[in-house]
Amino acid sequence: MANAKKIEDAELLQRLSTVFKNYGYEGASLTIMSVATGLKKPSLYHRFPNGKEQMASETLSFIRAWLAEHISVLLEEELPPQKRFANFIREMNGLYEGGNESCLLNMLTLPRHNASSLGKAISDIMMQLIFTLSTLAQTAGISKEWADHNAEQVLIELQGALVICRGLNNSAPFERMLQRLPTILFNEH
Amino acid sequence: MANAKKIEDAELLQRLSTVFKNYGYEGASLTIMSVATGLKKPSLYHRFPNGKEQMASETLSFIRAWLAEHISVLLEEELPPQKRFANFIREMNGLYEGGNESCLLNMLTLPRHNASSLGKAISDIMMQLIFTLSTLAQTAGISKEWADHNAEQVLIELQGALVICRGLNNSAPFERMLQRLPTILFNEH
DNA sequence: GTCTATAGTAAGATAGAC
DNA sequence: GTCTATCTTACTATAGAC
Repeated sequence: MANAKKIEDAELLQRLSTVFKNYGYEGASLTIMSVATGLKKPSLYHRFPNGKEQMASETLSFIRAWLAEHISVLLEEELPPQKRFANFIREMNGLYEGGNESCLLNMLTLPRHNASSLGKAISDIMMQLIFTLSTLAQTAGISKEWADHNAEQVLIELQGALVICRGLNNSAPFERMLQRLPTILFNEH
Repeated sequence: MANAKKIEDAELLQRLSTVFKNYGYEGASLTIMSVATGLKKPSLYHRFPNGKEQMASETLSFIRAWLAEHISVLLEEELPPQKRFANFIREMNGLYEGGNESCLLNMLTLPRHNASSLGKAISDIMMQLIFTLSTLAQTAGISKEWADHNAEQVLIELQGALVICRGLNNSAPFERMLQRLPTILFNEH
């Protein structure tokens, strides 16, 4: 006790996540992150000794944990697959604030062939999402081939809609995309 | 005559385009652009007096002109709509090198609510693409409502697939996406 | 754990010669 | 039109006090 109050890790990473989503890796300066978190730069280095790269890395881990808690659990619920996917869509709508927020997995991308640990984390999260969605589709009776294909398409639509919404400064494409997602995941032609 | 050779504008913008696609706006430093173009920084400022923002702006104009020449012309050809869309897909496959290149419209995005001229240019290009694709779909007999919806979805799939391919460091999702594009554009349920 | 103060570096941008 | 050399600023990062 006695010393200055420690900001909760979750709150800290939540705020860093917002900065990275809005500014990207290169655009997220320590000054911006200092303002966003209320911590001065030396305090940020106290929490993240390896600096900016560690801030990004831990932010990605934070998001991965959030997804594991809110998304992967969908597989275990005692609900019909279509209901579970409706819950997934609701979670995505909240995570991206109805299309008004960008995705970390896109904004934290570094130049190609940059063998940073961030790249592997991003790739891992994407593969985990595809695996989860494919499993859900297979639970609904979709063949493995189609389930894999459809799960990939769901992720593509999510990411693409966020790019378009940011470009057009209009969240309507995201809302329309969410509408058609169930048809996409459970499609078998 | 006599003075040092001037690099062609098209070649210059082509190389800047590659840098912006790979590094994004913030990540594209003048040093990187100097190396990529073979021009020292003062020479870049001679061509672009307003600096980096003008480089990005003119690069977007360059891409817009390229699209107008290679894409919008698809509307005028004397070919059945499906053939024209196949040509569009071929052009997109080349533009993004089979899924191995990112899209300028995504990589040049600045923080939200940044009222730069770049934002309007990106928005204009996206709307032009949607308009062109919707017109093509309507030529094939699709209703205006569905044509608009499908055109937007085509753009979403293109952008989303590029994000996923970069994240997974694998171009296969882009190839699969191109396969299903015709079904998407000419779909009326 | 957080801070003030500061180092060291790389960024965007210019002056002026050729 | 391009260059060498330089300016100013902003960035990432640290030292050391509280």
